Amino acid sequence: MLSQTAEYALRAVVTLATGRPDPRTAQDIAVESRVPLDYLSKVLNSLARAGIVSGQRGRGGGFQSVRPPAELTVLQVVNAVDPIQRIRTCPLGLKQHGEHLCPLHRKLDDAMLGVEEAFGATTIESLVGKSFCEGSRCDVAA
Amino acid sequence: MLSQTAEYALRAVVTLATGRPDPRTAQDIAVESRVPLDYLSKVLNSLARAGIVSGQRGRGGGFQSVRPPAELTVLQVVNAVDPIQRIRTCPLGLKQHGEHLCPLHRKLDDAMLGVEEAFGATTIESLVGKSFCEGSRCDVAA
DNA sequence: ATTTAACTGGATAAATTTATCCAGATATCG
DNA sequence: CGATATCTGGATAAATTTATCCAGTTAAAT
Repeated sequence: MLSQTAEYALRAVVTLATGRPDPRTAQDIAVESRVPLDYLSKVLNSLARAGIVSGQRGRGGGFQSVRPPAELTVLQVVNAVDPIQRIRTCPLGLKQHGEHLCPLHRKLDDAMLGVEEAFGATTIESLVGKSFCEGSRCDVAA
Repeated sequence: MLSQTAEYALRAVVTLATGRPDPRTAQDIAVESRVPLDYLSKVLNSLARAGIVSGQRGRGGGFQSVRPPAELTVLQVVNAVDPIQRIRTCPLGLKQHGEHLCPLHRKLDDAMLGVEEAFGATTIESLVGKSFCEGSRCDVAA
């Protein structure tokens, strides 16, 4: 339902919001969020281009969140790498007229809207506690 | 967000629920729902294996909905071809413990749950009026 | 029986997404 | 300045999804 890329982007952003605010290296983020490093690089790049994170090169460099986690939503992150696709026009080849969709696509778009709203209402800050199950019950018996 | 395959399956089922209950040929459904015929064949096949439609071969054959549209939901159709993926275990490689997800995945799964519920509550019957925008405002100026 | 209509399903190709490799640019440290 | 760490980004490969082709089977009509 959500692309792998979006999942990775969210993990990266949550990782950045967790712990120290120093620039974190892509390598570091990759390990903590269990994302293949080279792929993560691309994702971080997209996030940087979208103005969500900033990357600093050279020794001591890394990535930082541009805005505080309380001001960043899941929706913004997802949309930066793999936008939620609302259904705005009839997906059939038909010439359509504005916002009026048939019942099927109206329903499907309503579902998308629901997701969009849920994501828009969720800040990254609200996701930082025990970010990736470490220590929580999700990680017992490791 | 929803795969093309699921979209096609829904169009097919809605088409079947619309108009005459005679078996409708795949060709016929393909035209009406604007889905490439050969791909639609596969999709109808999946739906048949899932017990949602039944296909009859030979002259005069075609596809029929097995159950009445009032007893078939969007969720059932979607799950037949491309199941909604709930997040049941931590997507990171971590050994996890049962139903406890970290905040991020808890939120993401909540969104999936919302979609699942919305789809589960929507019958195909409720989607049949002016199924594909024909005649409705969605199709003006064609 | 023959013809014709229609589903079934295997093989394959095109497109997209995901993943990997690695050279180049840039910044810091000594 | 030289060495090292790190992001940037192009090229390419692997995997998955979507699409196409077409031969085979089944059933009805004549």
